[in-house]
Amino acid sequence: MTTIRDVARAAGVSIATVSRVFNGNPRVGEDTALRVWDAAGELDYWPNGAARSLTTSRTQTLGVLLPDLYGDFFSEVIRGIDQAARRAHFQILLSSSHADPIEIVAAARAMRGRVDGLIIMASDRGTAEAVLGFLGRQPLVFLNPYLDPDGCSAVSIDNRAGGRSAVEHLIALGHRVIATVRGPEGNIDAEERLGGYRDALAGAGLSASPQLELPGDFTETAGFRAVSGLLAAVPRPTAVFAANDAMAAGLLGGLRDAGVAVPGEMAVVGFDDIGVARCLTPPLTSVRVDVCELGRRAVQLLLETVGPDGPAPCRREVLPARLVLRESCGCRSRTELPVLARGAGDSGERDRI
Amino acid sequence: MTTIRDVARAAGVSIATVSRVFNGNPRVGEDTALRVWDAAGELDYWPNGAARSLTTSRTQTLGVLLPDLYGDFFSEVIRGIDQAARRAHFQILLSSSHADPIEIVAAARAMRGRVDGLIIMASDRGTAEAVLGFLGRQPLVFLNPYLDPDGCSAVSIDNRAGGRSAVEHLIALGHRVIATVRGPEGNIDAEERLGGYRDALAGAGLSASPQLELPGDFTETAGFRAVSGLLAAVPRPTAVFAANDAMAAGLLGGLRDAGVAVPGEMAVVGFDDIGVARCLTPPLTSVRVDVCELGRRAVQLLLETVGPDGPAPCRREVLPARLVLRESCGCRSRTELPVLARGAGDSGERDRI
DNA sequence: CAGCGCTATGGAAACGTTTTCAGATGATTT
DNA sequence: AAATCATCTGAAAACGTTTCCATAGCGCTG
Repeated sequence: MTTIRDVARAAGVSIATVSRVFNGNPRVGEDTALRVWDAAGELDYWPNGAARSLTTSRTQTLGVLLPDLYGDFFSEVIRGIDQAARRAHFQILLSSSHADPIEIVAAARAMRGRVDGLIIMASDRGTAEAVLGFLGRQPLVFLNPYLDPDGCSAVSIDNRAGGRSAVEHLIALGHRVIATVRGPEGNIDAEERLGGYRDALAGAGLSASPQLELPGDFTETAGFRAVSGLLAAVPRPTAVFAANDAMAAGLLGGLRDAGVAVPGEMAVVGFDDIGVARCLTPPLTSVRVDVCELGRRAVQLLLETVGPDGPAPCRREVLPARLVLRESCGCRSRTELPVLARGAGDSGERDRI
Repeated sequence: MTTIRDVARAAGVSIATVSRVFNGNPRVGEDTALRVWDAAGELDYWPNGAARSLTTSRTQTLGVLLPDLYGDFFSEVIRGIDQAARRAHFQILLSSSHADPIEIVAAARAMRGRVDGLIIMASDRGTAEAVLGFLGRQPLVFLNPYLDPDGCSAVSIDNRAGGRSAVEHLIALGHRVIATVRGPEGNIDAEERLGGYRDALAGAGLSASPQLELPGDFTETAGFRAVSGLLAAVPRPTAVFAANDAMAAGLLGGLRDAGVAVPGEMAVVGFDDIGVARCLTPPLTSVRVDVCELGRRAVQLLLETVGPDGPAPCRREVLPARLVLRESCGCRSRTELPVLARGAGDSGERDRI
């Protein structure tokens, strides 16, 4: 690997000058700079990142710790993070599959000296606090923490309000027995969405019941499996709120196989508004969340505290979740819709606005 | 930030000893090691990664360059990469949205000194070769290159065979006019799948036609939009092969809205076999690809060349693509299937085996 | 022409590690 | 008691940069 010294020798200058050229320092003669660029090009030289960050103690890199990488949700978060990061000329050091605080802390340690700050998604309750105890000193931003952590920024999704609005909509449509398919035990998003479901029921004076809260794990299969429990409940529910769209899709598949009409016999609402939601039969009513934006905001917050202006005060942001109405909830019958607009034209974007 | 010197002072030893302790060097007295661990714990010390890689010239990090991060495909690739990497105690430095070779090379340069090797996904034809010209010296693995690049490993998906098997199946079912919805212009996967489509037609003595090759860009919306072209073609096709499942889902949605029965009036086959494929109506026949494995293999190949055994000879791997039959192609009618097995039980996994 | 300020450049000291080499200590052998 | 040896530890030299400080050259001003 060629070093700055090789380039200096080839260009007949000192290493200080080469360094200046590569850092855009204007106090270098034009012809000298040209000679340096030539030599560097010839030797295929580029400054060594590790050495550079050792002296400057800046890395142009953000560490990202996620509990998992499976599914649309994480992929969108990363996409948002990457977008915002590359705009600021930062790179991303990624590590996932961190179940508990101990693993997170270990991974964060391993990143020491390689990152300027950390974005940590703590999907289980209490994780953020535990992690913060160990990692308190460095700049970090939490994604979707259970509570507002002290002394650091966080950005989260208003899962609770989203869940509530979905179920309130079902109630407004006249449903009185409404089931839900839960997310994984201990998962914050899942618990918050469940909380929104319960809030809505309570708000309407409807009673919650364990047999209406079916277990799930955010996979399509869980949705499929939930159908039997759904149909076995007494009294039988007329609507169901799935904690995410993958499970809602599973529900639709399972209900179709079981011969239950949607929304006629069973209204279905999901959460996330994934791309294929409008391609399902019937098109899935879902709670839209801009997950990509979640990632972008996290980066933004982190860069604020990392930035040259010194650490900004920590902030807390909450992203809204909005109900997107389609046919699976029963509030719009398909025939009411202008057929042409849903055809091959721009209908695809219509409910995306 | 506390350094090795602080720990050495606190523990009353030299920095060499502290370094030995943290690297598991056995030639350190037990009580000394204990004192060092204590001091390190007290001061919350962990070795600085940048400094470490500067001396050892190893980073325990793999660079990953992708053209994009949108959709199931990339998210699965990254998941596979992350899985294999963390098993080998490597981290991932990620950078995406690289449209052309120039950007890729720039991003790769910026990673110099921070990674031990690179995994590059060059989704456009010719990109791999162009990149290789600039980055030839360092260890790298290509994902899905257009041609086998010289002098480096690559792993790819057998898109062509997958596309061919899908269309051959439709032909075997008696279809004679078969359309396709293409992926993005210039995209390798898209072109290969299209190639498979044409191979199958040619193999059966059927003629290809531009009006049967509808444009698309791998999004659901593209599938929706393709419906009008599909129905306008003369003679009207009785089957369509979509270059990915997102577009196939869009097709199903659009065909449903247009009142065209699937598979009765129009058989549909997709590619990727995403999770919701079996939740669509009708369940989507698709070509299964283990994208996660693609990522895992790439890491494996890269670690072979990076590893302590010195650079292994470069290898080329091709992952198979297998047709998964469901109802949208018309070869299985829903009523023929055992209803119970497709109910709430294990049916979800049935066609996943 | 002395003195001054400005610009372009070089020398050298950091940055925080790992690792080689040598030395100290104490135990064992002759 | 001297010699050998094994074990543990420390001093110091890398690794490839950035950046502070010094200085050489040069055109002005007075």
